Amino acid sequence: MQRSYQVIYETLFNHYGPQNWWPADTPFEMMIGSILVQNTNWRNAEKALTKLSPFLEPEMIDRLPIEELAELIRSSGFFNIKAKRIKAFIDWFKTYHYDIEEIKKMNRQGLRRELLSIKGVGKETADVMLLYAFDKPIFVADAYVRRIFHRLGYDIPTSYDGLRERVEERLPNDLVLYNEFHALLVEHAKQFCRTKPICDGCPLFDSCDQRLD
DNA sequence: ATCCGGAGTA
DNA sequence: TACTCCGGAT
Repeated sequence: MQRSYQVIYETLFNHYGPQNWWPADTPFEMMIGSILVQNTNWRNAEKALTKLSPFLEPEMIDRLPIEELAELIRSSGFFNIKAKRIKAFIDWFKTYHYDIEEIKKMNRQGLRRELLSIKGVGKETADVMLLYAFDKPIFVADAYVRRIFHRLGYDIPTSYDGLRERVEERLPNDLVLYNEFHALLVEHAKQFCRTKPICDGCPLFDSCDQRLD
């Protein structure tokens, strides 16, 4: 039986409580983190972020030789590619003089298009940046989210934007809501709805078709 | 030894 | 659609 997205949100919120993801530390750290976490879990990305922490200023990363950058972020995996991607992102950021407030003045669509033009920033990474660094309400429709909704029994669009728009059509356009909802879904995917799901004690058990693929 | 991980590009 | 990249967990 398919419940509304709103009910799923409320159930997760009641179980896990507010996640308070944003200003994790700084918007800049969030942007770098969104690249480091590609094809990895947050644990590995966080290790890289810790090693990188003495250099977590746009100017410092800009000056850092790409080989040194790659070595610092080794623990996140795919470090050569990610070093290149971080550099490409910094190059774009520099054209706005590293001024986040200035970038925030852009509308959601326009900023999304710009982010997508950066080599190494795809839809998911762009949306994480939009939501958690640039305060734009957007639903991040990543692999965790897709897995959870699929198992719940939702008939979901196959494309990334299809799923994103489907959810956005059914929820109020609210920054805090999208911020919390995605954080809750990630937490749920880590605690219960893993690759190999742990259905015992799952807060969504009653709303779930329990398809174990 | 194998598989997974909040993908991205051509 | 296929190809890519690499550390950590099991």
